[in-house]
Amino acid sequence: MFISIDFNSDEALYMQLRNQIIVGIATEMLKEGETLPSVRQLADNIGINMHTVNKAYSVLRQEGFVKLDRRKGAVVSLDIDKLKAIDEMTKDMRVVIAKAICKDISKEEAHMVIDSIYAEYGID
Amino acid sequence: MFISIDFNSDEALYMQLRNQIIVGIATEMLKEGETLPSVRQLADNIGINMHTVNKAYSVLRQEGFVKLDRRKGAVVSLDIDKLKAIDEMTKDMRVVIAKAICKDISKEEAHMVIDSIYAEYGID
DNA sequence: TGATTGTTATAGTATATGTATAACAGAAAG
DNA sequence: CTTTCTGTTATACATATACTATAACAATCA
Repeated sequence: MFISIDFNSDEALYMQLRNQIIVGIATEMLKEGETLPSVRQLADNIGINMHTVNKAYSVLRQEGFVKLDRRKGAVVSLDIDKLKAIDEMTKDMRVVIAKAICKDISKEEAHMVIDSIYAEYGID
Repeated sequence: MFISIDFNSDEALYMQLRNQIIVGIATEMLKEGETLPSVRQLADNIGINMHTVNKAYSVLRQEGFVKLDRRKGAVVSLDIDKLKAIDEMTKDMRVVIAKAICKDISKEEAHMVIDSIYAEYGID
């Protein structure tokens, strides 16, 4: 697996998990229709509790990244509502951009940051 | 004051405070050299505890937005290290962009989101 | 002197996080 | 049918974080 958990991080374990799975989907290491490890399996693999993995999966389902199936487990399934996604992205970025402006980062420089991250994920 | 706290939010009070002050600086409602209300005064004004405001101020100082002076109080004072700021911005945006890619948001659309937020803050 | 500043200390409550067990219903495979 | 695997749910406990409540301190300034 591509998951690596930092137990010393101040970020909650289930959020680290959720974030890395989202990055996994973005980079196409995880593709639509693919099945994630079962909560017990992944928990055992990482060395954390089942419920922590379950919470990450629940969040991912609620955010429209996976569907949970009692027989198959967690399946990557993207629920795409673009207007909603853009609205959410705007909310997520407001404080980040405010910080940037305080630190004298121009709109053009912000664009460059965006581009570099898209490039990290293999998009140019 | 321009501060409005949502007690039903899942976001910590001191983080709401910290975020709104950063936005205040970005929009130039708060300018370099200006003094923020004292921790007791602002706490009283909002209806929260002194320590909560103090924590917000401490975070803002640690992040280089204000300096704390025993006589004057908290003074807006931007410590600008652009390389560090860009690095931090990149970190803040990684998961946001991963989410965006999953939701089929293109680089160009991300640029537009950036631009709209800069516009919100009066920059075009 | 008296009021105000940030700072520090202590203590209590509430919530969030993570763990530990356990059990359940549905589905798949033997 | 039995076994084994899913996600799901329930309970309980420990720990950390967030927030509040008082209180006191040194430094500053009117």
